[in-house]
Amino acid sequence: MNTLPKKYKHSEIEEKWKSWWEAERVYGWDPSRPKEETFIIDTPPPTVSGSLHVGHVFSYTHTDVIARYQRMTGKNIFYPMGWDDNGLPTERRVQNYYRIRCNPEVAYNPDWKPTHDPKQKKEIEEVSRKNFIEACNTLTHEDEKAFHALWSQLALSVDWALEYATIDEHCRRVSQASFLDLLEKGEAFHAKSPTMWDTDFQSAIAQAELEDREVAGAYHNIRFQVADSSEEIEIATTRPELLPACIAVVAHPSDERYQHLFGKEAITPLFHSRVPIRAAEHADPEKGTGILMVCTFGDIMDVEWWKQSKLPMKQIIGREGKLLDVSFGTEPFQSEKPESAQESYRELAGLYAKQARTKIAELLAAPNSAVNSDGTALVGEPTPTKAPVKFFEKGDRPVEFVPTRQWYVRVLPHKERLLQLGKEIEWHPEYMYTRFQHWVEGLNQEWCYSRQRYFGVPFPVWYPVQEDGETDYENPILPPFEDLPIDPSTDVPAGFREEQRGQKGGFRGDPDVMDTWSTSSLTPQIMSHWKIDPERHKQLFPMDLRPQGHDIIRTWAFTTIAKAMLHEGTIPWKHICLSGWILDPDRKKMSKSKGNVVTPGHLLEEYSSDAVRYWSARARLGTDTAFDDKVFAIGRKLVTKLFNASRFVLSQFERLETTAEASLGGTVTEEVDKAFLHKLHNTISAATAGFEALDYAVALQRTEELFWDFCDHYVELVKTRSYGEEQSAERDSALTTLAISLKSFLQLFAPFLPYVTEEVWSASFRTDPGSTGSIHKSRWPDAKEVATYAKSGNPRLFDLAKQIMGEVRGTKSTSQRSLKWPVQELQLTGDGETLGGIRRITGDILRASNCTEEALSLKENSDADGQLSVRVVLAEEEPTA
RNA sequence: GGGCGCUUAGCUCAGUUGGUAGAGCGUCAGCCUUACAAGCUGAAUGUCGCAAGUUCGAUCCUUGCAGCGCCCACCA
Repeated sequence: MNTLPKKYKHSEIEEKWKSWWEAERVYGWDPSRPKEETFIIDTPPPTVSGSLHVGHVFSYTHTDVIARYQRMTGKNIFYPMGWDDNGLPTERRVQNYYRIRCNPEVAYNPDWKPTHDPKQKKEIEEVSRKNFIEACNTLTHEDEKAFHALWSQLALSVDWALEYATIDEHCRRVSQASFLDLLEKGEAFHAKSPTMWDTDFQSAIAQAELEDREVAGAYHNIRFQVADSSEEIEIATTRPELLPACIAVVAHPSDERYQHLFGKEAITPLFHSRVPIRAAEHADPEKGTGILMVCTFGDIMDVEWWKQSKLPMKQIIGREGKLLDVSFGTEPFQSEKPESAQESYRELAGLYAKQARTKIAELLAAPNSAVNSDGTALVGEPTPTKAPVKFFEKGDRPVEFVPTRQWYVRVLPHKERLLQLGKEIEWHPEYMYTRFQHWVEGLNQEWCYSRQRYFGVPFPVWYPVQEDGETDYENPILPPFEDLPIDPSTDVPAGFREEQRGQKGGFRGDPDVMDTWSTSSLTPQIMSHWKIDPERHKQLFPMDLRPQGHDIIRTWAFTTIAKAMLHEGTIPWKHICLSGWILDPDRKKMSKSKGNVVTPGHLLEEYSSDAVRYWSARARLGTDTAFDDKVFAIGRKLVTKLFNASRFVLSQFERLETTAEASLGGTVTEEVDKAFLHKLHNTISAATAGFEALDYAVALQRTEELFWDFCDHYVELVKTRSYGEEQSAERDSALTTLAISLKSFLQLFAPFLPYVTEEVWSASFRTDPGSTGSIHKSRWPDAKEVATYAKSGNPRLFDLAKQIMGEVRGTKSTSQRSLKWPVQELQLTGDGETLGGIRRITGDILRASNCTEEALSLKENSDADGQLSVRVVLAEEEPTA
């Protein structure tokens, strides 16, 4: 048993216990214990290429606090850590960091090594896909080390033997197995159809990756001619550049203004295409002129309407977001005046959509641009407007709908079941379920599962190449499960040779990678070794707890629930808890792009890890928290106080050459002691109930409250008694209460303040039976056990003592006297019951007030109704030294 | 446009079967007290966002409104 140093130096102490915990494997998962005794956490794998900031510390601490509590209840904790390293954020970071680009056409160079020199702005280098992936691996490995160091410092009690990375071989295997399972079940399919497409990244994206942004645009009112008639219709659009892709004109079926036109045709200006005029439910008579053009494709409604209309598609926007070369007069670009149409289009071809918009506005504004050559096709000046436009959340230009071949996973047919399963999960806070519900109800597309990127999990699929050189998408070649993971761009399917790659009668690998959520959605299955180790899977799945941010309910929570449903028809975890965000002091969300990010390193150094954890744990689940230095200072103060109070308590035992542990078995005889232990019992019950409901914040609050009462009032009341030179029942009662209290407080604080509590524990209660010696493996305090000490205790007596002490101190303070100053007269007035209680605790009160027994008078007032009034008169004389 | 959440002391936040409004920080006034000056004691501070309703009684329940934040939605 070591003794505590005089001062608490957090950096030394953290260093000591951090390595001891790791060496002793205090947080190791024990695979031999059954599921019922295990608490299983689906840890969020942090995106390692993202910036490290206090938000990470915040939410991961919440999980750790819960894990530590569960561990102390005797549970076997399964608490892994993964790194989310695949996907676009990493690619982007690697491109900038090493100044490279992936070009799949370039050959692999085994001698190439990525270099980073921030001083030298070298030319952007094109490298092969394999080299690019190597560079991704190199950089993410560095990032992971930084995260690992932070997590250790923060004392996350993860089992580092359970570390994984979403791009590692095991994750690729599970990801690909998942895909093959979905394919077998008919839940995955591929289709060539208009897909939401980011023109910068040149990849398909999913509904979950969309965000709306307010963008300045302008309404252009354009005159169309009704075919075989002199009538004109005026159509408003913010995307005039899509005029050449116009396939129809529609108005609401009940719109009286256009009834007579349904069934007729309209002719577009500039391109002179005949397009049908039809009725469509989605046309809103209130908006614009009530009649609109359908183009392939302006928005999702265009896509929907096009699908059911069976009209031909006129694709003009290409993968790069530029207008393609098309020729008018040939299908589907039918035109009444092909030459004139082509002449107009020549001005637009090759331009980006936004440039084309400006250009076509000029063309439309030209004299004689109307179909009948009578004036301009553009009516008036374009009217500026601001409208929400869909963007890929990481992109810089609006998404376009581009027809491409993609893999999809079915979610739309399963909406009902998803909602049902969502309800089976306990959401903390509960109202977060509503967000999930709304997301599921609002789904309007299947999950687009493929991405045209490089650093990700490839599809485990090859296709036969037919004799005509075309790819046979309908008969994919699949690897057996045992071969996973595979990379179809380098691996060869059974029965083929590498030389047949891309050749007639040979094969071709699927070039795409999976959506990053395809892997992230499997974090429970990745850790349970689904399909690989059925025994282990049964032992770990479904899991107990998913912690995550509320901003990714529609992605991570949703896809994980969807996968558990599609694969095994079950929920993935029993509980999901959602942490809030960290806001900067101006209440803006902390994010890299806003430049208001605070990194955690200096906070840990300045205030200690325990203090930073304290700050995190004060915030309730789901609640956003403003970053506030002061709270760290409060945390540091609490740590110091806990340390000093512990030193005081332990010194009482050292003085008598005994130990706190030996005193636990003593007898509690004094009323003040019993009263305090009763309070302690209440606090333990409340903290336990809080933790059981995942409400760690209330556990901390209640513990902290009573701890300050302990220091300020209990210790001050019994100090003199515990200092007694002679052995006595009164003295031993105080010592036993101090021992029980210290032990309980250390344990109650242990989930929040793992370092300081371990330090004190090591000097006091380390031999607790059944523990490895770490407080974090000790048994959580048992409220019932504490209650046995305090059987007849009356907690009100403690409050009365507090009140009297407060009055005494108050009088001394306002008289500008020291707290040692003698009290000449102490008069207490109350009803019989109150005074009866006070009589049992006067000894401690008089000692702590420096008041003689003669100076005390008790006056009974039967009308006092439980109220106690206190009169204090101080001595004139200065206290003698 | 729809939904969810929030609004309590100067600041950050607690506050459930509806019953006299709480903590910490900050401010002010003091105090070396046999653990702690990185400490301790005390004091002051409120239209509980606004309005109506239910009730003997509303910070709490109901309705409406306002402000803030977030999520979602169909770009004419």
